[in-house]
Amino acid sequence: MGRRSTHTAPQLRDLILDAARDIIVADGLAGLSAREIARRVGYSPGTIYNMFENLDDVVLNVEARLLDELDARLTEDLADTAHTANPLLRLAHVYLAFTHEKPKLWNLLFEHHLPPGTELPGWYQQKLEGLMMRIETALAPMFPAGSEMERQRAARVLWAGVHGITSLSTADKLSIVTTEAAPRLVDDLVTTYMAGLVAGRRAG
Amino acid sequence: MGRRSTHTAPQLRDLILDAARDIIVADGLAGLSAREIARRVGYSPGTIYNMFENLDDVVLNVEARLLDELDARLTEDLADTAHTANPLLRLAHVYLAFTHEKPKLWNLLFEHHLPPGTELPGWYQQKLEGLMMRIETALAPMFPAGSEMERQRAARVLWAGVHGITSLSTADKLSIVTTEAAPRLVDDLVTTYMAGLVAGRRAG
DNA sequence: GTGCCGACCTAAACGATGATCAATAATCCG
DNA sequence: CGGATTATTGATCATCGTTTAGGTCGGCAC
Repeated sequence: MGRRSTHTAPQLRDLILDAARDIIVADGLAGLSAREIARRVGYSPGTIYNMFENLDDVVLNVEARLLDELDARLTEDLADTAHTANPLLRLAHVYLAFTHEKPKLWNLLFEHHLPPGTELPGWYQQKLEGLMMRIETALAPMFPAGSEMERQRAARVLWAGVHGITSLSTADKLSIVTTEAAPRLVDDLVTTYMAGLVAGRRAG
Repeated sequence: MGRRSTHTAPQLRDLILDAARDIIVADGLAGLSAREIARRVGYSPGTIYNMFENLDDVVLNVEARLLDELDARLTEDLADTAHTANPLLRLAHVYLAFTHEKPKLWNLLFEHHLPPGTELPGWYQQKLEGLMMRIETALAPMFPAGSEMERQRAARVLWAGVHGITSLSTADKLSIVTTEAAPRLVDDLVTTYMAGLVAGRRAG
């Protein structure tokens, strides 16, 4: 069959990514297959390999969109002028809420591994760093100038900690850490850790 | 072909689990297949389905052994009388060291998901609870009687936090959180969080 | 308007996977 | 020793990711 030109190449890319996203939202990474994507977009499996290098490439692009979506959500929330609460807590809760909207989609970020030997693309790492920066700036008031190392470390600890809680709660792999308990755990982590930072400052 | 009786059923189960473990250590969950296990143990793929319900069942049993192994390591370390340091820090570091010995094997615990609708077996959840209990008892001196809820929550926060750090560092999915930085982050998390607990106590 | 070319798209194919099951052969037991 | 039992297998089915030859359509040159 020859060209259809019912869709331009970028449109087709978007269609494929939309379909992949839908499948993962519903059935997780396990439910994703080139043939199922093709079925949904009404093209043959081969066409997907015309637009993307392979399935990993498709998945990586779905992940990229997801990270952008989270980033947009965070900016949106921070623009809200009515943020009287601790900005760090706010950040953590928006993050948590986002991850629980589509748990299987969010899990994708951590259950998908590239074949050994291949590195994450640079643009991917940069997206992650951008999110880290948000935490670092929210932490800025708590650190004196010159202690950038400590602030960076604190940001990473908090990011990893919140990730750990969400990861375990969405995977059901920590008994009693149910979805409803997760927000409370995140609260506990952030407030207690921050209290520890302040206490450590006093102690020198 | 008829029975061979070169191995008893339990022996064969162990052989299969050993082979599966070896494959995952080397190539991760992605490298595991019934046929590859069969190749290594010198039986046909069908035999695996004679001893186990399916591949998920095999994986679940590999996970069980791994949890037992960690538990044994922790007991072994706690029995060491020369533990002058904070027991919680000790716990965290033994855990961290264990997870980094065979990163792909450890990742198995979190990248392996049962098909939707199926629950984790009860004995699996109990193993997890047993590990949680270790943290809770290590936390006991820091909590007054009657605050079991708070202590339980703190234990879960710490467990999830340490898991988050190890998970992100072994998956390379957090820029700059390299393997070598992980112990420092775990230190930071545990000590700062504990400082926060003490400070919170004083503040009421 | 016509002809050709190149880009698009597909069908078919390959090797692999998880899982099932009838057939078979070795062991066990009477 | 012989019949029943049971472990083991090989063939089979549906599915997967990926590659590729080849057909067909859109668009450009004339």
